[in-house]
Amino acid sequence: MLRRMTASYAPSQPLSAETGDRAADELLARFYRAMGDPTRLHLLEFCATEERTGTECVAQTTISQGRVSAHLACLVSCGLLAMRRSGRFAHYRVVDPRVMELIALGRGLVGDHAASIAACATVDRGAER
Amino acid sequence: MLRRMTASYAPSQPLSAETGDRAADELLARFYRAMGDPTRLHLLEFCATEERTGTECVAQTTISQGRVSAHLACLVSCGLLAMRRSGRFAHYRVVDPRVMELIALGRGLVGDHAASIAACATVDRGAER
DNA sequence: TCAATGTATAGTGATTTACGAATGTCAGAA
DNA sequence: TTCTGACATTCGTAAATCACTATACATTGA
Repeated sequence: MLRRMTASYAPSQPLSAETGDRAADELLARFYRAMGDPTRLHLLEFCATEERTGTECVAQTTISQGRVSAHLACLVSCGLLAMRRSGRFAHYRVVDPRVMELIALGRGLVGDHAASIAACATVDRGAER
Repeated sequence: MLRRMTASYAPSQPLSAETGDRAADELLARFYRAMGDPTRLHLLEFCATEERTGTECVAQTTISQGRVSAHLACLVSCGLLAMRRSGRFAHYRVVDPRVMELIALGRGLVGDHAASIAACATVDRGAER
């Protein structure tokens, strides 16, 4: 069932040359970028088991409240986190099981390539920080 | 077996508070960032079914050869692509099935949140380009 | 209504990272 | 050996994205 959009064109050039898949790839890339920040990953894990308020999330990190708020908003719009409002509180939680599957798969692959990932200059956030 | 590097520091606190998991989250984030570029995703898909040479990969994109080479190197170091050298040719291919699982999961999630992902300002590559 | 608390949104740097172009390296062909 | 083709690497530039500080908004309780 994967790569169906590709097949849809298929009559001639079945390959995802440029046409349509361009937009799909851009969206998918954005989605992975949403997971591509250590703070957001930390927040995802923090909200994986229980519902957490924004304030609790801020306490889990070392960055400013405003930045945490933006990170949480990003996770919500990208479908990684669900938000429920209750008065002046915002409650966040991972509800879609696929999110933790993604993290589990990622962890597995990272475990097998830790050294070279750390050495990859292309995705380098200051080497270690 | 996951989060072992963490263990090296943290003999006590198992929770991903701040201490050790920091490093693990950073690595995992790097990994997702490797998938967070439309060109790299396109190359991954292109190398999913068959082995492809660098030149073939370049032909699949609209960017320069040098940039494609760097993208491929990134995918290889992050464990997303395998590379085999044969004379002056480099052959690339996705060998780990978990990679396509990651993409399938991502596609699923993206399909359910396309609009809001496109609107997320945090992971904005020029909004649309 | 006013103050306090929880969240969200500017405005402003600093860092990351994609890009093209030019250049370097190495293997096979001439 | 010299030339050619396939890859890899370096450099400067522009755009994306992080973070902080300050401020706005919204809801609750005095």
